[in-house]
Amino acid sequence: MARKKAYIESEVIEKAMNLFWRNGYETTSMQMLEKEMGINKFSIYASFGSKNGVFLQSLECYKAKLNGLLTKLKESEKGVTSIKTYFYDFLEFSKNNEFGKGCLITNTANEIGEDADAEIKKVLTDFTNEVRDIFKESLQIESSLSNTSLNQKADYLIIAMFGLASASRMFRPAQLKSYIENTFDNL
Amino acid sequence: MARKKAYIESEVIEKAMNLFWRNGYETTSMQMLEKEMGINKFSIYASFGSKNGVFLQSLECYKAKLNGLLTKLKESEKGVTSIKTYFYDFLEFSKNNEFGKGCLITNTANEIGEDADAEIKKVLTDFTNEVRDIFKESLQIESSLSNTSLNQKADYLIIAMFGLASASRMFRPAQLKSYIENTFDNL
DNA sequence: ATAATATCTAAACAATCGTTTAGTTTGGTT
DNA sequence: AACCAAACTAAACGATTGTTTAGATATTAT
Repeated sequence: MARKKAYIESEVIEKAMNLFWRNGYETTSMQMLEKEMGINKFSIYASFGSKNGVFLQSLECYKAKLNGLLTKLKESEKGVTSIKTYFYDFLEFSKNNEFGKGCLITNTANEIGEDADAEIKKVLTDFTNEVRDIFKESLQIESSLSNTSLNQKADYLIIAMFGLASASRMFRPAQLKSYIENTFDNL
Repeated sequence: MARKKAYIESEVIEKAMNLFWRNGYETTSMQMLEKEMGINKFSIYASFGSKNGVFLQSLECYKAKLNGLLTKLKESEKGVTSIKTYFYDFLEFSKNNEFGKGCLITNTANEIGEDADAEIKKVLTDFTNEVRDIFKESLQIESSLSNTSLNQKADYLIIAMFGLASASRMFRPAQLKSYIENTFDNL
């Protein structure tokens, strides 16, 4: 019937994701995306509809990458130790130094204003809640804990995770390690 | 000699600061600044030189506001309890809910990329180090602690503070409170 | 009152933003 | 081999970006 696409969408989206991850949403322009993705503006719009569309797909791509770590957590034995391992896995996942890339999710959450795109906001809150639930499930061991103190622990850990992800942009690995150790010291 | 300025620079900068705080650096345009500051572009450039100049002054303005809390911490008695109070003071200072304003410093740190303005980056790292030193001084009580474990505690607390400030954009007050309590539970 | 001078308004600057359109090239189907 | 439709290139779109300039206005000192 017709000509064949010269690129694979999942491949060019990964490149776009890395650009957004490095520079944020606003700073990243269509011109930069063209260059990094290696395809023309026309093709970008044909495949993803808009800059916002590219970004939403990039968020999905990022989530998919994190999903590996989350699956590992879900499949490991219940208890805080597994969550602590997840924290370290995350650090390993997003190699960091001063003003490194950090985490695309928290970067975005901290960049956007109140009147930002609703769909983007939903992705962020949904994902955060999802991880919180996984933490909660991991904490759910038969022995102990009332429901309220379980929720409190989950709240503590999801905010600690969010904070670590944010902080991974500015702080050195040794400092971040120190943070994780203290976080789990007396849990 | 000449005409008198129709505005007070410190007053219009505070308005600019609130705009940056709410929307971030990139999203905030000169047009928005004109409207919010209530003065013409010409006047903005006459007083502050550039958009970047307005932003740098806005950061100074924000820091000055935080300085009240920091002075209180420095003047209160040494120990973790005073730092915990500072955490709560900060929460009170930046009233928060889902996608609230959070903290201008951490918002900026999470928004900018590696090749952002060097002067801005310096303000962020300098301020972070400054707060870390205040924490360290507050932890320095005669009784205890090797220098290395003192540094580790300071690292832990400054990252916890950074994380709390970031998280204050997405999480509810009750969750943030839960985070603070757990952070200081066994310190 | 007049002259001097800093501050104002308002328009324009080139550059870039995200997006669209017109025209050419390509490749599979008949 | 001829045709058709999808994917390409490249140019242009209007709008907005940050910044500058020219000219009118206002205030102070003489």
